[in-house]
Amino acid sequence: MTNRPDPLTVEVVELIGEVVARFHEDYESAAAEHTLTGAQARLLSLLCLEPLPMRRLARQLKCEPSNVTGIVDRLEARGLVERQPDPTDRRVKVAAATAEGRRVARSLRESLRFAREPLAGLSEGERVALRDTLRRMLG
Amino acid sequence: MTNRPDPLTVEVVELIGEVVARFHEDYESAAAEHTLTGAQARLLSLLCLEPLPMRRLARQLKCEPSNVTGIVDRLEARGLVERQPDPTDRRVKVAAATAEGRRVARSLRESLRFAREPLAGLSEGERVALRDTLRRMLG
DNA sequence: TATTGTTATACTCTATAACTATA
DNA sequence: TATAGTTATAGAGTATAACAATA
Repeated sequence: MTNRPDPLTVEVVELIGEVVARFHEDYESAAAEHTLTGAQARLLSLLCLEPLPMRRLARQLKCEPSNVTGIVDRLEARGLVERQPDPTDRRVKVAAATAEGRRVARSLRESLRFAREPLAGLSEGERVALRDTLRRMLG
Repeated sequence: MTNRPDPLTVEVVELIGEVVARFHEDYESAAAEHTLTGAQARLLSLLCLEPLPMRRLARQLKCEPSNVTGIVDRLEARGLVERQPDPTDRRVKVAAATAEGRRVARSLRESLRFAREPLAGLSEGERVALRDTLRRMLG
C-alpha cells in the first residue's frame, strides 16, 4: 500500500513544500504590513471580488460560520468591511468591502512580492510550461 | 512603481496560490488524522530528522521561542517528544522525538496525498521540467 | 552582561453547541 | 421544522515582556 516514491518525485514534493512555505510567509508578512492577520487578509480579498453572505464566506474560507462573525467584526470595526441586509431574505447578512477596504486589498495584492519576483526570472516559455503543468496538477 | 503584471504571470500566481491552498489543506487534515495540529506536526517532523535545542526549533519554525515551549509541552505530554539536557551548556534543552514520535511522523508523511498524487499524472519529462523551474524560482 | 528557556498576558483563530430571528 | 447569523465557551497558536538559571 505504501508505494515508495522515486527520488525525482520526492525532490519535487520537497520543492513544492518550499514554495508553499515561502508563499505563506510572504502572504502573512504582507498582511502584517497592513496590520491584518492572514485570515482577515483572505476574507477581505474575497470581498474585494464581490459581496458575500456570511455563510458563503465560511464555505470559501473553509471554516465554521461562527468564526466569520469575529473576523468580519474586526474588519468592520476598522471600516474595511460592512454588513448589508439582503432584501430577499431577512435572515441573511451580506458582507461587502468598503472603498477603503478595497484600497487596502489592492495595496496588499501589490505588496505580494514572492509570487511575482521569482517568476520574473523565468522566460515566457518557461512560464507557459509552468502554467500548463500546474493546471494539470490541479486537474 | 506598481508594474502591472501580464495576464500570464497573473494566472501562474493564481495557480500557485491554488497549489498552496491545497497543500496546506492536505497537510492540516493529515495532521488532524493523527490528532495533531499543523504546528505540532511541523515541529515533530523537524525533530524526526534530528534533535534540536528549543531556540533552534523556534528559528526553523519562524516563531518566538516562548511558543515552542507550549507546543513541545503538548507533544511531550503525549510521549511523542522529550526534553534532554545539553551536556555542554546547562541552559540548553534539546528536544528529541521518541520512538513513538518518529513512528507517528512517518505515518503522517505517508498520508500526505496531495503532493504525490497529482504528480503521478505527470510524465517523467514534465516532472524534470517542473523540478528545474521550481529550483530556479527558489534559487 | 548576555543568552536559554520559561512564565504571564493578551489577542486571534478555531470548532462545538446553544440561542434568535427569520423562513 | 429548517436555515442564517450570533453568542458562549474552550483549546491552540501567536507576540511581547519579564523572569530564573547559566554562561
